[in-house]
Amino acid sequence: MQWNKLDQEPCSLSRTLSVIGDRWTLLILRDCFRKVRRFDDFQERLGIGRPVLADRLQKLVDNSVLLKAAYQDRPMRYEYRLTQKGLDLYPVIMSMNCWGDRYMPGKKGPPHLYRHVTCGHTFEPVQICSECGEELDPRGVHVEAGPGARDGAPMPVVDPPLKTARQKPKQRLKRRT
Amino acid sequence: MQWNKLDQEPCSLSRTLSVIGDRWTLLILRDCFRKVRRFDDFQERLGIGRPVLADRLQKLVDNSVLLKAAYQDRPMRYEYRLTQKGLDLYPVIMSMNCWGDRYMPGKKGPPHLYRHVTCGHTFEPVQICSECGEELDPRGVHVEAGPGARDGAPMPVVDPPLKTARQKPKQRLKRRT
DNA sequence: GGTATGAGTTCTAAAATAGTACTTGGCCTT
DNA sequence: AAGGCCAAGTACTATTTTAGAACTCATACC
Repeated sequence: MQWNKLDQEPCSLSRTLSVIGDRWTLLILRDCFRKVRRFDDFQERLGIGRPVLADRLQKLVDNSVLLKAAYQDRPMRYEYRLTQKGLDLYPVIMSMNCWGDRYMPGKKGPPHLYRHVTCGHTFEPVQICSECGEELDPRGVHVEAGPGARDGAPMPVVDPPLKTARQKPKQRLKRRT
Repeated sequence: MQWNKLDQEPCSLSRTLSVIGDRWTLLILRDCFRKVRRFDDFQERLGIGRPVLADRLQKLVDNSVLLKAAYQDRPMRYEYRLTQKGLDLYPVIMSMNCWGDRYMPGKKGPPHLYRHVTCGHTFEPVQICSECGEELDPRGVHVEAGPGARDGAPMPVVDPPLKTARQKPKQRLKRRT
């Protein structure tokens, strides 16, 4: 499978990755959330190559994650701003950040702290169930086929039979740990 | 900047991306959460090239996101399982999934539904503040330098002065159901 | 006129990926 | 014992993507 077919998969993760799943896009978006808006500011802060940056910004605009807004005429100049669609990527960025804080904090601790202005505390993001409010645990979630399961589907959808699950072990499992 | 220097940045998002930020890794992890464990199963379900798959699995093991566990001897064979560190990536995957469900659902709706076994409902993940429990909004979060801000830092840290003028804050938006 | 600015585009070399074929250890069948 | 099969990789080539520097373009400023 090639990268450019990813958005056709019947899987929302694949489709999301087709928009933000390349090497640089999430770093660009992180800077967007920190109010970076202009080409040269992105370029300088990220150390990204200019051609790649141009390409990524264009793709984000094509996908309505960013929009290009003029901030002056005369030399006509544009800046890039998050749309609502882009703002809705905040949980993605925050959950990645949180994981990095937990598992790769460096010697002295996490590089950033996040303060919730409303309540005044530094916090971590926590992911909960929209229905009952309980914190989500992967073991407590069951994946089911949704209405769009076969929209155009070249891919197995939900937990198809794997050899792993079916085969009776030829040899006894050897535990080592 | 090259990709392989990303883990040195004083930013948890960069560091996280140095582990899971390439083309395939998140798709591999998605399948891990669906109980895929063996090389050929990953390869077949993802359509990924075998050399790339081997490389990614190895890197995930090196980073302790997966571990390799023998499931038989005799022909010695191993499978790949999520560690706790890997399981803790669940919010990342779920928040991406949720965004894809919202913005790229296809004609008939989202490809998958997620049922919370504990409460019995299909749900969306919601991200809240660990301190006050309120849903997070990017505009209500302030980023500050943390204790590890300058651990080895070649990069500007928090909101350095930009030429772009600040915007006056606008109205808060309400969460859509 | 000469230089500076911001936002790109062009170009080449290096790196990563796609896709196929081959290898390896051990079992199973004939 | 020979040949085939299986799972898990490696080796190798062709294509695509990225890194990095240099160049363009429109206007402003001195």
